[in-house]
Order: sequence, then structure tokens, then C-alpha cells
Amino acid sequence: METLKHTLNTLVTASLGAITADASANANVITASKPEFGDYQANGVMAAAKQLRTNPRALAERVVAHLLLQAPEMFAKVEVAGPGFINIHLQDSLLTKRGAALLQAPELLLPKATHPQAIVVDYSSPNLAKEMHVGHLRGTIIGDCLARVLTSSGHTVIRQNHVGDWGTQFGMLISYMQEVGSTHGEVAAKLADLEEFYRAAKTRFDDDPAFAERARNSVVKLQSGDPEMLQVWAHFIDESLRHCEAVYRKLKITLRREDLKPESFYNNVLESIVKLLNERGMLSISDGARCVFLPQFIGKEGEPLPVIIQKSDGAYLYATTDLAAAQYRAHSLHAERSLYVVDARQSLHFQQVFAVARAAGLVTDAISLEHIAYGTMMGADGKPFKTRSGDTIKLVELLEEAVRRAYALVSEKNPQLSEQEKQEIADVVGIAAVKYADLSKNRTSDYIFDWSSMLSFEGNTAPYLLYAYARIKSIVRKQELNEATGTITAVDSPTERALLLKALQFAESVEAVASDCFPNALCLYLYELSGSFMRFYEACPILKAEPSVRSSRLALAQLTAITLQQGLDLLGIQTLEQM
RNA sequence: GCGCCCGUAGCUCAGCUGGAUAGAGUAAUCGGCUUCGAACCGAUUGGUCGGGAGUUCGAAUCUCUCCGGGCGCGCCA
Repeated sequence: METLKHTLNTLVTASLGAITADASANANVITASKPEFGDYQANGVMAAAKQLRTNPRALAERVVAHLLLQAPEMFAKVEVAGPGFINIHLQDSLLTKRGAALLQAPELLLPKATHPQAIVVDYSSPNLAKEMHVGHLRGTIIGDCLARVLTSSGHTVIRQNHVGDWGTQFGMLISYMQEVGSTHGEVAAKLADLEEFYRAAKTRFDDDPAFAERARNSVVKLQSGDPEMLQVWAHFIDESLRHCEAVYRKLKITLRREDLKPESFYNNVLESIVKLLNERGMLSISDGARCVFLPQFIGKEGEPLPVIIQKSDGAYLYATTDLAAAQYRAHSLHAERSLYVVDARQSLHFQQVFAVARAAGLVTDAISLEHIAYGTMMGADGKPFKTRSGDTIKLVELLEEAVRRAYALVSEKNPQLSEQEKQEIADVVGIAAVKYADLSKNRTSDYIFDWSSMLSFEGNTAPYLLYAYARIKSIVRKQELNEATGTITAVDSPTERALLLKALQFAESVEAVASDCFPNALCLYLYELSGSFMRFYEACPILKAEPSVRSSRLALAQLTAITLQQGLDLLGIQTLEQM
């Protein structure tokens, strides 16, 4: 179903166009900034009046008159306000009709994009040399949410988990694996704690020159395709992936093995990338390294800034791999959008990669390459977590802590629940709290990792939304079994009407997330929806209302519940029947 | 030095394709459960939107400048 905002914008824009004879005029309809301004407001008349050098209020009056002739049944009141705003008050019957239609066919809650696209979402992408830590949380959660949202909008989403499985550090790890055990079981036991394994290998590497030599040798052998090295390496990668998948399962992340497109996947095309750049005359040798210099990137003292494609020792770098990946996504996956959900600190890198890819013709204008940047995970001291400090908090441990805290809270609030129920609720609530804490913040700002704020269950948090949902479900359970499912027929109370209007606006926020990739907009919407329900709940009796009112209110509560459930699902958060 | 990001209530943050009197949460104070789940709801207090200038009917939002902070900038990813 087309959104109210879109319907209204089309209508008012048409009226504006008819009056001004300007086809480019846009009514710019938005949700009203205050309830007294109505349900929606059109701001575009003032800009149009300015262009025509005419009185904005007079123009607005004419637009309103035209609009009321076009669709009189939609509006309760349309009036001109202030310097030329048009305030739109919708007819209750329009709202109830739409609400009833959505209840009838909940799949209409999420309208499909008019132009479905093939969209690559590159996210999570941990380095397999180490265990996932809190630094991987944001990209994994945000990327998964975007993948879900885009899928729900009817796009073909191709997830790409660009894991780091190649490079010098794997030589060290392989050599250490060969040292610690000869049997599969011994090695697996050692790999149970990847972090510890990495530290131990690193220590060996730093302390023993002979070991370091073997490690360097291992890299060379591995890269030249030595079968034994490849086997050990594959074993390590497989173990490391198991760690990731355990985290994904806990977090309800939709990434699967088939979404893996590791760095090593591109190994055999890197040479051809370099060759192509060379043929295009884009390569130059600088200090022995093969580089691309683009005029728009200026370095420290005004000299050109290189993108290093191949090191002086012949090894490739991540820019090369990213170029290969861009080409693969454009030509093999036929993607029209490629989203890179990656830390904001890599923005220069992506600017360069995108620019080189386009300049070299590795991708055409048919694909939009977008760096979906997110802020750095900061410690309580305001400093970023250091990936190699050894002090990072493991993601699994963080999640276990969240669930523990949720369990304590559930036990306190609802001690009468069975042990199993408490545990199941704690699992959902703990994970939901962690994800929501992240998703509800603007992704571009830095994120301060703080146990108390992340695991607080008060205010604008996932538990608040889950609680609203559980409350509705509790009411629904209480209705008589033989009672026919009613539908929304009236919204006579202000909180009742506000709730219905809010529920009808779900798709508007989902559309915004699909185009701008800011999941916090959806969080804000769901929070407001829950708030609207809570106020409705306080003000309007449902089960105790007269039969006709009761049936309509029950239906409204139902609509709220399915909207909440769907919205939370898009965030990757499960709902609970009770909590 | 060059580039990118950020500075909004005591704290954590929304709002930024310019729109009406800048909003939430939290903390503080007060009120609301013999009535559908109080993990809730309501009220009050809390602001030179870092400073200044400009663009215009209108600026937290756009431009410039200054101050403060973060990040990035040749062979890690």
C-alpha cells in the first residue's frame, strides 16, 4: 500500500503544479511537526511562491481550494498557516479504512520498491586471524539490519562477508599450529580460544628468530599453493569460522557460509587487475611499489597521494582485493548498489578504491558504490579499542554478560515464571538490548561502549518495545476465544487516533532506512509507536469498553502488535509473548 | 600541512535534501496501581544548538571563518 506521505505529496504536488503551471514544483509534504498542525504539512508552497515572486499565502489558498476539489473525502480540514504552510487534517475514515486494509493483508505493511535492485551488502567481515571482539559488533548488526530492510522492500540482497583469511599473519598462525599439535584434536583444543592462540603465536614470533623465519616461509609456501600449508590453513580458517558462526547464531545474524567471499577468493584475479591498470596507463612505480595516482587525492606536502596496488616485494594489498571485489560485484553479481558497511576511518580508502575502480573501468555507472560508514567503538575513557592490545572484550563474552543481566532483571520483575521461561526471555532481551543500543544511535557518530548504558533496560531501549508488544499480546490472550476478529472502525479518542496514524506510518520510516541506510530512524519510529500505544493503553480501556468500541480497539492493538513485530524483525530482534 | 567527521539540556543522544515556540531518554522533584502487565503513564525543573559573520520570508540544518576534540594521510587491513 502506498504510504500516506507519498499519496499526499503526489496530490498536493499535482495541485501545486496545476495552479503554478510549473511541473518541477514539489509540495514537500512531511509529517506535521506538531499535532496542532494536523497530520501532515506541505512546506513546498513557499519555495514555489518565491520562484514565481508571488504571495505565498495567497498561492497556498489557491492550492488548498484545488486540493479540496480533487479529493474532498480525504480531508477533515486543510488550512493555510503561518507564512504559507498547508496543514492537512485527514478524515478519520481514511485512517480506519487503511488500518482495516492492513489488518486484512499484513503483507501490505511493507510496500515493495517500484524499481527493485540487486544490492550487495558487505558487512561483518571479521579478520579470521583473531576472535570477534566488540569492534565487530556495529558493522555486523547494522549490516544485517540493512540486509533485512532491503530484502523486505523487495530488493535482491546479496550478502557478502569479506572475511580476512589471507596475509602475513596466517604464516605465523600456521607455523604455530604445526608446533602445538600433530593431531586434529590437539589443534582444535588449542584453537578453542583463538585470542589466546594468536597471542601465543605472536609471542613465539617475536621471541624466536628461527620461528619467525619458519613463519615467513610458511607465507611464501602458502601463497605458492603448497598443499600441506593449504590444508593447515584451511583447518585454521574453518575453526575460526566456527567461532564467528557461534556469535552470529547468538546475535541472530543472517549471514551464512554461502555469503562468505573471503579475501582469498580474489587471489587469482589480482594479477589481472594490476595488468589492466597497467594497460590503462594508470600505474606508476614509486619506491619500488606499483601505485595509482589520481589528481583528486593530494598528500602531505601537496604531492599526489598514491593508492598502492602492489608492494615492492610483489605482494598485493587490500586496495587490490577491494578493486577485484568491486569488479566482481559489478560484473559477476550484476549489483546495482554495493554497500560497504565499514568503519568510518576507512573512508579515504574507499574514496580511493571507488575512484580507481571507475577510472579504470572496473565498474560502470550502472553500479552505485556506497561506503556505509559507522563511528568508532570507543572505550569508557573515550579512546578507541586497540585491536592488538590484547585487552579487547570478546563478543561472545559481551553477549553472555548481556543475557546474564537480562536474566537478573526478568527474575526480579517476574519471579513467578519458570526457570526455562526466564532463561528464554533473558536470551531474547539481552541480545535485543545490545543490538538496539547500537542500532538506535546515528551510525556515523562514535559509539561509547559502556556496560551500564548498553545493558540498561529503561527508557528508549529494546525492552521497552518488547514490553509494549508483550502487553498487547497479554490483552489479546484475554479476549474470548469465540469472539470474531473485528476490525478498526473508529478512532474517537485522541490517543487512539494518534496510535492508528502512527501505525500507518511504518512504511515511511522503512523506506527512509532503505534509501539512507540509517537504522536509527526505524528505531525512533518503533519507539514512538510503542509510546503511542502506552498512552492509548493508559487512556482507553480495551477489554472493558462497549462491544463495538472494544472490537475496534482490539483490532487497533493487533495492528500495533504486527507492526511492532515486523519492525523489530527488520532490526533483527525477536519478540516475546510474555516477559 | 592536507582531507574527512564531530561540538545541541548535568549525562547519553535525536533532529541536518532550510520550515512554525529545538525534542527524547536519563538524573532530580511531584503525582498516578481494590480496574486490560507500574520494565508503565503524567507533570515540573533543565538550552547564547561551540563563537562570529553571511545567504533569506525563515538557519541547529547551507556557506565562510575562528576555537575545541577525534580520525585518516606509501608498501597492515
